[in-house]
Amino acid sequence: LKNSLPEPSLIRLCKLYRLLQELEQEQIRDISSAELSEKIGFGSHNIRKDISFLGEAGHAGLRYNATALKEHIGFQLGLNKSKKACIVGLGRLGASMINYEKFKISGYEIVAGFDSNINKLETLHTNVELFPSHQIAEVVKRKAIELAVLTVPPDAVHDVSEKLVSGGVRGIVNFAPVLLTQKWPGVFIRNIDMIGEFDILSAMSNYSGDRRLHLNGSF
Amino acid sequence: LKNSLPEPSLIRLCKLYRLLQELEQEQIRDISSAELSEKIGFGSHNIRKDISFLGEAGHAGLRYNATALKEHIGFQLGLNKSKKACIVGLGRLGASMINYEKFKISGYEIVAGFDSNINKLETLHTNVELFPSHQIAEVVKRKAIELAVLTVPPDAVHDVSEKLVSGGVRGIVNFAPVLLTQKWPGVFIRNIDMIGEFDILSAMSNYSGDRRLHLNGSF
DNA sequence: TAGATTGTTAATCGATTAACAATC
DNA sequence: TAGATTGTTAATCGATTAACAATC
Repeated sequence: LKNSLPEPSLIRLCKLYRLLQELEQEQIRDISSAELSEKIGFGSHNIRKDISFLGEAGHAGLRYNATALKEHIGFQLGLNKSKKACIVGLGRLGASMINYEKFKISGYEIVAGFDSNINKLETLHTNVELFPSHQIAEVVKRKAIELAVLTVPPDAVHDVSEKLVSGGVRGIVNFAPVLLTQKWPGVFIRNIDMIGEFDILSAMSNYSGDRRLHLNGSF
Repeated sequence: LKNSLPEPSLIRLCKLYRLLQELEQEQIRDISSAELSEKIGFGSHNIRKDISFLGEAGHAGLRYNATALKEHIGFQLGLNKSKKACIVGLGRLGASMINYEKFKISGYEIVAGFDSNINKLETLHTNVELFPSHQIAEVVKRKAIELAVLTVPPDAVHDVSEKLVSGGVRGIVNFAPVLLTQKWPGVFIRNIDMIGEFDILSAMSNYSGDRRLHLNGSF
């Protein structure tokens, strides 16, 4: 790798990877950056630039081979390797995720669910192994779990995150309605907030209605 | 408003608004940009700059009044007005959202749920009014619904979005595992994708492990 | 070959950071 | 007043877009 990879490029490349996976299933063999642009919504310049951060993936003058490009991106970003994940907090949202089939076929295997309420562990219908929350660190370490989804109440976020990190987790998707701002070396966080998404949509709508917002391609 | 508002600033201001709301509940009266910076994780320069896009909110030399600043941002971004929303697709994920209490106290009222399966409409336990999906456009218009959450299967996304837009919706949060790339004038879209979040975390972890990623403050 | 398309360099554009004058 | 802090201008930094040489 010659250069470092900007975060926006990394995110676009992840999306491109999944698009190529779909195209592969549709038996599409080769595709140009212009055609990819049309399907994914960012410019063909942008796509070629992003791809080139990972080194040459095609041959100048030829179109991309869909499978080869997918494999190339997947290998460079580590998306080709299957990873283990867990769900922490088995309320309605957590329970709706623990049996979500798409994880497995996308290379993410949910191997554990946690809740502090023993009752929930006994009543929840799932094939995933369930544990009380005080075992998080131990189980994460033993099963080599790399990723976690947080669907706990706001006041549990801090404590649960510490346990996950001490168990060796590498990434957390936080769905709890509180920003997880704490940082640990080598641990990445994505905060997803429903209210926040509504806020952003409201603000954009409010601004655009007034023609005051400088709209760009990303939304 | 003198200038247009960059999208990153808009998003940060939304988060700042919710932080200030919390601080208000903790009886905090005044706060400096440096203190806000510590709590929210972006630089104090950045915070003052973002705020100044909305016009003066405090007085030079004095700290911000938490309540006044919250009201100011809320008014400018339209976050002070309560808005109506709906949930489309009442599978496990949709069902987990329809009774989520935090929406109401944050100014978003869920006034309708939709599903194409009549059975689901009859068996789901909720106080929210439920309708079959073919009534989306009519109900959205009649109830003046501005926002929608999409928790339908991938192949229903396109059709359902058209109905929502024709009913007059202004924003869509798409949780379906497919990118909603179509654009309509004055309608804003936020795509949330669990697999995508895992992909981003995996890629970041993969890169940072190699010290190849240029890390910046945003994660 | 001629037309098409990639990979990459250069130019533009925009956002963040730094610095500081104005203010209390 | 002196110290602190905002609002804003200027400087830096980084990402996107444009252009094109290299290649098939």
